[in-house]
Amino acid sequence: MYKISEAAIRANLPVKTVRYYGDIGLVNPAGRSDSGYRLYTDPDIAKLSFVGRARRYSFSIDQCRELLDLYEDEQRPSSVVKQITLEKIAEIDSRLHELQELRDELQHLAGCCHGDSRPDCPIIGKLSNDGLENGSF
Amino acid sequence: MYKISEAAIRANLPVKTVRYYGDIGLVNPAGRSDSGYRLYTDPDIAKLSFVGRARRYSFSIDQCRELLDLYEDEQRPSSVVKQITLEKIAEIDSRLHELQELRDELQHLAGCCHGDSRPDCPIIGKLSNDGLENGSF
DNA sequence: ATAAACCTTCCTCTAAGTGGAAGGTCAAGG
DNA sequence: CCTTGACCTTCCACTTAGAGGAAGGTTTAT
Repeated sequence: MYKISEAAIRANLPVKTVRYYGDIGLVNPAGRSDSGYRLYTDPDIAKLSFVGRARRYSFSIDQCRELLDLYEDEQRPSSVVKQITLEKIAEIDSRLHELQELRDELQHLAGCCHGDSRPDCPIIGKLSNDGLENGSF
Repeated sequence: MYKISEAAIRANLPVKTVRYYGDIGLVNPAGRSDSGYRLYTDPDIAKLSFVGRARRYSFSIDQCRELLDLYEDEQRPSSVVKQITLEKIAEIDSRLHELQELRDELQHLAGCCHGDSRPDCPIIGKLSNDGLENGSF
């Protein structure tokens, strides 16, 4: 039985986060001491680590909740886990695509900008008027 | 002088967003009608459009505030604008890199998973124990 | 006159925590 | 015995960038 700071160290998470995961019912401490301190067991630490790792893999708290349920279910079909993972990959692909386009456009803009002390700047120009007729003021 | 919904249409932003930009002092309406309605001028619309475009380019509200100051400053040096843009590009590159690594790892995991009704799943295994010794429970 | 459409302010909610204040607990040292 | 410091508790506010909705005032059209 570890108090929260020890549990946090072992799970490699901030204390505040561990407390928060208890508050939202994601990972509850096994019990409380007489004085009200949260007490965590090794299985609790494992769950905390699991969530920490899943979070680092950019799974949302809700997805973590699902995964944790699966994690605890000895009968889980691996197809469900795979499904969640594939959805996450698709999400990442879409985000990658967006970011790539954005990056290219900004790169182009920056390349066009002479970057000196003259006040005219193609970046401002582009942001001011994206080919439409409302960019003057 | 346009009322808020007209201004929102012209700036291609939701009404709520236009009101919000006023609340946070980013783009204030030029004035108010006798009955208290916000009234926007063409220059206001141009500023709203500018912010909308910058936001779509993933500049933060604070960066928009900076850009708007530059936008309004006839003496702005383009070097400052270029600097902000280059910082944004670096930020995006870093995020792209992270996402790429994440994607590859999840892809690998998904590829290892047979995805059927058997309960053992390498994804869960990997999340449970990332090479450390606290993954059992 | 009244109904629809529009406007206002104010309040709550989002995700996933972080930061801090006020106060209780515990072990060590003087 | 007392105090100091580290640790713990709960509760509250703050973060991003708005979205959603309630209650009520205004304008426009029929």
